[in-house]
Amino acid sequence: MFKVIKSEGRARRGEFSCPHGTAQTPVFMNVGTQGAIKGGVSAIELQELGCQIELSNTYHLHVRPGDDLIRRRGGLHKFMNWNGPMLTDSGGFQIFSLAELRKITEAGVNFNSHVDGRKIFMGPEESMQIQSNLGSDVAMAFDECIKIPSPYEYVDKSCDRTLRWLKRCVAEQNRLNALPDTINPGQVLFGINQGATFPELRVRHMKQIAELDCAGYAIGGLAVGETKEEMYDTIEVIEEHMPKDKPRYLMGVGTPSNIIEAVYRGVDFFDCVMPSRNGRHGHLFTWDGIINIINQKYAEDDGPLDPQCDCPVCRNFSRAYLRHLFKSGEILAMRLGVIHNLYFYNKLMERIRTELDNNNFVQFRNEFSEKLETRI
RNA sequence: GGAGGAGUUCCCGAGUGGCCAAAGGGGGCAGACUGUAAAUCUGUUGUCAGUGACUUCGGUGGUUCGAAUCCACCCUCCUCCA
Repeated sequence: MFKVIKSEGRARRGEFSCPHGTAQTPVFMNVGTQGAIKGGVSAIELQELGCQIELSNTYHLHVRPGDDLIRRRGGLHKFMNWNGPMLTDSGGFQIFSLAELRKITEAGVNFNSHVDGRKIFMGPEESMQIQSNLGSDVAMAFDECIKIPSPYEYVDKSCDRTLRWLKRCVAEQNRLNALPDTINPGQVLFGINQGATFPELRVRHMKQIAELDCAGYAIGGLAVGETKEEMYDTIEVIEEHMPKDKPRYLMGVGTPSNIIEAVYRGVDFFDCVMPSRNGRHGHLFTWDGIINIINQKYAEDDGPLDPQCDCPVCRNFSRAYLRHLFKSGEILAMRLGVIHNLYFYNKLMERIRTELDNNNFVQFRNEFSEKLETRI
């Protein structure tokens, strides 16, 4: 399933196998929440952008078009025509992001659908059933992504509830995988650590979920408002207690620099909406730093977006043209922005792997971690 | 020739005596975005200086303590009738 090929300090170079293929880690999972990369990029193009694992969302696909409908189409792989590894998020993040529209109980969460307001109940069992219907390779545990800051007492109780939910997820997935007509019986489960920025709660929770022997473990509830120092410190605290032979997934993170710093601290999997969302907004990542292509200074810049990038956008279009597309609100602007950013992220991960292979990652980190977040 | 209507800050457009440097859009400029309720959101947009001062609502004069707003004439545009 997962093996660490080599390591440099705490940073790990590994390989993750699942029913739909093998991914080299550290890996960035490209986010296609509703079975599509926002900005107009299809699964076919995702392959060309170097994507190894695609990520979709349980809650969104349950609301629309319905996971039962997708199951009848043969599962999400077939439906969206992505044949590689796929991870589905559980809906736990929506407890955080749709805070205005939901109520939590021990059984699960009542949402008012963000689409039409109708009542939707989702608990650990429902989340696993939906993810089973989608047929993803990795299902995420149904957790509560706790906002930061939150009172200690609340975080304490929430972590315990998330632990109980995880046990229910394990049981339900085992049951579903054993059914004769399950779409992807090889689906595995990743448990999710919570605890906000309280080290003792993080560690306690991590130890508890590690006992359940999940196929992988995620660090959730970060990059939700805390400082990056707090985030890095939290990762370091948890990392010691994460199983060495299981993949570690830092959920929802992050900037290129965040990723480098987290790999440095022993993380293997990432996902983030940043390359796609920011790409749609003209905020583009390059090997020299971040460009806001909408800025006037690029109006007559005939050079490529990133001279060091060989993506289709950088090979074919000028900064001046890209700026024009964004200023004009052309759909092509978003598409090209997203294509470049995803290519960049996937290339960044490839570079990180190469540096790890060559025992040169720490030097790479020292050179690029800050550079990649400067604005140019 | 007659009758009516209109000209507002980059654009469209509100405002009909003081609370107007002037609503609201658009455009411009900048910022934000981290398991996606986001092709979204925020700030700013006369000039100069930290309160404040100065110039501005087609033009010129006038009324008034005070005018984008009232009066006179002029210029331009639109509609209808001859």
